[in-house]
Amino acid sequence: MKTKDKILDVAEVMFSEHGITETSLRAITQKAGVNIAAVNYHFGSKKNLIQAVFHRLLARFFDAYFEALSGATSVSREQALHAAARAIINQPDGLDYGRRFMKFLQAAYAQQQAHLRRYLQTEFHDEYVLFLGHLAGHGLSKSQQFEFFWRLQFLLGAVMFSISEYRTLDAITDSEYGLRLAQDSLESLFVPTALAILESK
Amino acid sequence: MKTKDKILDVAEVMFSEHGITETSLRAITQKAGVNIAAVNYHFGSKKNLIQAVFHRLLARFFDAYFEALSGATSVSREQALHAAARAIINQPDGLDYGRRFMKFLQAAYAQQQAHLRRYLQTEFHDEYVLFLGHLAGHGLSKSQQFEFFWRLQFLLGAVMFSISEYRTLDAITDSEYGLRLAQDSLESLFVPTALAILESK
DNA sequence: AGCGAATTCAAACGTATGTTTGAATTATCA
DNA sequence: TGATAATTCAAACATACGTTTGAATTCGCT
Repeated sequence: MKTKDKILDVAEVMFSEHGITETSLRAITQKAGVNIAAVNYHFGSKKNLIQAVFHRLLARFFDAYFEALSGATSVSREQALHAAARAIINQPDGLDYGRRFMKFLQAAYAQQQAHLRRYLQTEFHDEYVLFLGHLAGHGLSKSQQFEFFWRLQFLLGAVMFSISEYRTLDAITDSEYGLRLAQDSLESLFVPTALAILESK
Repeated sequence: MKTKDKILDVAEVMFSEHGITETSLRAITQKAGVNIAAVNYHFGSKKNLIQAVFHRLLARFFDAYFEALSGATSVSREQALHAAARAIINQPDGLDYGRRFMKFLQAAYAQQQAHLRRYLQTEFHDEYVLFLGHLAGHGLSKSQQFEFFWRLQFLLGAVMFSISEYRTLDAITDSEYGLRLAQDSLESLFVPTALAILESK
């Protein structure tokens, strides 16, 4: 495999698993079996590498999301939530991708990586707007949009945290209650809860 | 003010505002106007300082929480949610404390500070168990406890994220919709949504 | 095969980190 | 006041970081 892709793969795992700031280029390149100078040769800087990892995670999500909608003309909120849930949960490698994606998002928010928010809104502007449109619905008043915005943050926080901590939580429920959450159960617990967050009361 | 408290105050703000790993002892001590060696003199190490900050944040939350319940004998889930919301939102310094607390929690989870989770469950064991008991209710079956556990993670994620990002989100809605969320509105949006997360479907 | 570009490599650069030291200063209290 | 303990301080320690360098190696193509 190409050096560039080896670096991307290892960086995605390590950034997600141990945090962005906490992961050194030396640790990444050592695990990937490449020279440390390769990072600056292929990506220019650590910041650019972070963006490249983010780009791949985002592209995979939006690809799977629009694929799951398979060109439906008008998309209901519930359809959108199901498609998003599947894009995160039902991937070839199970929840591993979703966990990394959510861990990365969480780390990005917690570690003041503002450049990543800018990156999302410029490089994936169209996908981002479409996706939000599906969730928001149409013909909302200003104050309804305002409330929806806040509920969306509740939802985003709930998803980021529970998915990114999936392994820990799964281990806890297994030892505590002898029960574990299957992938399809996760989806059928998640979608109604998400709807409730966006529409309660 | 004592050097030890100056360090604690500045560390709490900077850890929350810029992340734990990203905040150096030099930056803290410089802002606090004390010598850098004072950290290791008063706290022993950076890790101990992190725990001390966490301790103070937790103590303040639980104090305000049980104060808000003011010795009620049996506590309903809704009462508990109101008390928790007030403990975070209605503090003398407004949302500043809650924001820092949630930012710190979020950073702790994202940055693999496992020692902090251990710290909570040992140093605040009794408060922690009581608080969870109020939210969980009684007489739940194994599978109900299991589902409650997951819903609680949704709720925790929603709260951590929306409160910790309050300033950013408030600025966005202000410029986007010309609307801002008052503290009491936040509580009356939050409690029903929290109930919905725990009880939907 | 042989040339030019692309890539890899060991080594070093400058800077920043948490921690430690031992002397200087300040506070405590008989 | 004077001795003892607590605290502060400038300086250095060892280590780790992202980045850069220039030579060595590999690759792509005629």
